[in-house]
Amino acid sequence: MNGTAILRALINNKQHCRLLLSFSTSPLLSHFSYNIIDIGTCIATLQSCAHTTNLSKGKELHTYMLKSGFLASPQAITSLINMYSKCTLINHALKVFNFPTHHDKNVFAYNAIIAGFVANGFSKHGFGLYRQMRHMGIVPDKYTFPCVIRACGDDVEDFEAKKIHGLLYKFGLDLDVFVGSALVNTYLKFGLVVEAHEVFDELPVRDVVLWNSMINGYAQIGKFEEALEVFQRMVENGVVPCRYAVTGVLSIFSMVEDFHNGRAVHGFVIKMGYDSGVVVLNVLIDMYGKCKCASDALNVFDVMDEKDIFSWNSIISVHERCGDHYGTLRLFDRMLGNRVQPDLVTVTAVLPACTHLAALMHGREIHGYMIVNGLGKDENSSFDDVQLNNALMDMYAKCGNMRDARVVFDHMREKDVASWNIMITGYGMHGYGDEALDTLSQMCQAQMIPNEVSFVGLLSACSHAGMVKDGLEFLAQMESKYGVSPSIEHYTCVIDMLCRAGKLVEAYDLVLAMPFKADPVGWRALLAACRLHKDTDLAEIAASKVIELEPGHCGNYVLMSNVYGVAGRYEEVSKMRHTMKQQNVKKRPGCSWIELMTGVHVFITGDRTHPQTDYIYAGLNSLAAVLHEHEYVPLI
DNA sequence: CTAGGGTTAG
Repeated sequence: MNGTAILRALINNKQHCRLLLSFSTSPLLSHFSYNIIDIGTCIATLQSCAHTTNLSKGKELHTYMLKSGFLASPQAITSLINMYSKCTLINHALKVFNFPTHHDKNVFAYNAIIAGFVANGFSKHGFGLYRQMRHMGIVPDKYTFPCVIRACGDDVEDFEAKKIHGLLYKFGLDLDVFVGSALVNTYLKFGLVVEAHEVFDELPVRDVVLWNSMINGYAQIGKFEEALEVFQRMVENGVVPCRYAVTGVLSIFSMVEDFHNGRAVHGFVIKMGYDSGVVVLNVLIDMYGKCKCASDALNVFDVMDEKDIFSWNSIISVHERCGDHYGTLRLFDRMLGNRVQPDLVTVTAVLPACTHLAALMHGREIHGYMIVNGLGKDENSSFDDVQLNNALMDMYAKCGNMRDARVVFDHMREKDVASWNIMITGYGMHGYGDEALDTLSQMCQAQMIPNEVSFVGLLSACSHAGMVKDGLEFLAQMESKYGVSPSIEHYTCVIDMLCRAGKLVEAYDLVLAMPFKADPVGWRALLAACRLHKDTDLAEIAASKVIELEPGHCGNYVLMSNVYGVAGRYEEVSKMRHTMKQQNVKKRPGCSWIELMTGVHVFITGDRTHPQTDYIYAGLNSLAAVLHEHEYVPLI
C-alpha cells in the first residue's frame, strides 16, 4: 500500500482526523518529503481539511500545489474551491476558481463554487454563476440543482424555482431525491403546499431527508398539524426517524407546548440511543422549557456528560422563561464556574433576570463583561445587536438608573421600536414625564413609528407625573395623529392617571363612556383613589365590580374594608372580614426584600425581628420627615 | 474532485 492508498482508505472510512494526523507524522508523508506527495494525496487531504475545516493545513497544501504545478489539474482546483468554501473563505475560493490556468472550467468546479456561495449566504452570486455556467454551455447535473434551488429560496425578488423545476425534466433529474428535497424545502418556505406535495408524490424513492424536508417545511410556516401528520405517515411507511427527524418533531412539540408527546419522544430518544448526542438533548431541554417544565429540563441537563454553549444557553433561558430569576443567575454562575464562555445569547437571557430582581450590581457586572468581550458589537455588519442592547437598557431603566440607560441608548447605532419604548416607559416609570414626551417626539423625528406599547408607556408617564392635560390629549389624538387606536390598556392608564390626580368623577365617567368594559386594574385604581379621597359611595360601586371580576384577590377586600374604616362604618368592616372568611380569601402579609453584599434581607409587614430594626426605623423616619418637608403626600 | 434535512436568546 502506498501513501495515497492509505489516505484513500482513511477517507472512505471518514477518519479525517486520523488522516490529518498521519499526514503530518508519517515519515513517508512528512514535511521533509513534500516533493514525493502526488496530486491524489493532495486532493484526498484537502477533502479532510474541508470536513474538519482545517484552514491552516489547507492553505499549506494550496501553497505546495501551486509550487508543484498541480493547479493545472481540474480535480485539484475543485478540491481547493471546496476546502475554502467549507472554511467560509469564499473570496479565496473565488480566487482559485478564477485562477489564470483554470480556463476550462468544468461542471465540477462550477458546482463547488456555486455551493460555496450559496452555503455562505451569497445566494444571488451563486445564482449568477449558475447563469454564467449555462451561458458557457456547460450542462448542469444532479449536483448543481440542489444548491441552485436552495438559492431560489433565499432570493425572494424573482422566484425562479418553478422555472428550474420545469428545466429538470429536460435533464432527466425530476425524479432525483436530492433535487426533490431541495424543491420541497424551497416551495414550502413560500407556502406553496400544492407544489411541494406534487414533487413529494412523484418521487419514487423517499428517504428520511425528504420526509424531514416535508415535516420541517410545514413546521416553518406554522402548519404544525400537517407536519405531525407527515411524521406519522413516515413512521407508518416504515421509515425509522433519525436524529434529525427527532429534533424536528421535538421542536414542533415545543412550539405547540405538547408536553405529553414531547415526553413520549424523549422515551424514543432513549430507546434509540440518541441521548448520546448533544444536539438531541439540547432540543429536549428546550422542549421541556417551552412546556414550562424547568425541573424536567434540568434533569436532562444535569445528566449530560458533554455540554456545549447551546446546552447552557437553553437551560438558562428555560429558567428565565419560567420566571425563576434566581435559578437563571445560579445557572449563569455555574456556567462561569465551569469555565464556559458566555456569549451574546447567554447574556441576553441573563439580563432580564437582573431586571426582574432589580439586581443592578449583577447587571452592571454583565455590562462590564460585555464591554471586555465585545459582546453586542457585531463585527460582521458593524452594527450592534439591538436586542442585547435593548435588554441592557431595560435593565438600567427598570433598576431606576435612567442615566446609564440613556448612555446605552445614545451609543446604539441602530435602534428599533422597542429601544424607544424602553426609554419612554423607563422615564414614565420614574416620574420623568417631560423626558418621556420629549422621547416620543424625538422618536417621530427619527422616522420611527410609535406603536401601542409606546402609548402605554407615555400615558403611564403622564399618570406618574400628574400631567393630566397631556395624558387626555394623547388619548384623544393617538388614533388620528399616530394611527394607534386606544386599547383597554390605554384607557386603564388614563383612569389611573385621573384617579391619582383625585379626579374621581372624571375617572368614573371615562369608565362608563369608554368602548371597553373596565378591567380589574382600572376598577382597583378607582377603589384605591376612593379610599384616599373618602368617597364611600363610588368605592362601593368599584369594589363590587372588582370583587365580581376577581373574587379570590385579597387586596380588593382589604381596600374596601379600609374605605369603610376611614368612613367610620365599623360594622361594614367586620362584614367585609366575614365575607373574606366565607370566600376563604386569606390576606397574605406584605413582604419585600433587598439584596446586599451580605445576602438577602426579608421584611414582612410590621416585622421587627431584623437585628438592625432600630437603625432601619430611624432611617425610615428621617426619610418620612424629608418627604413631609417637601409636602409629599403618599398616594396608595 | 462537486449535492439535500438540525438545535439556543429577545
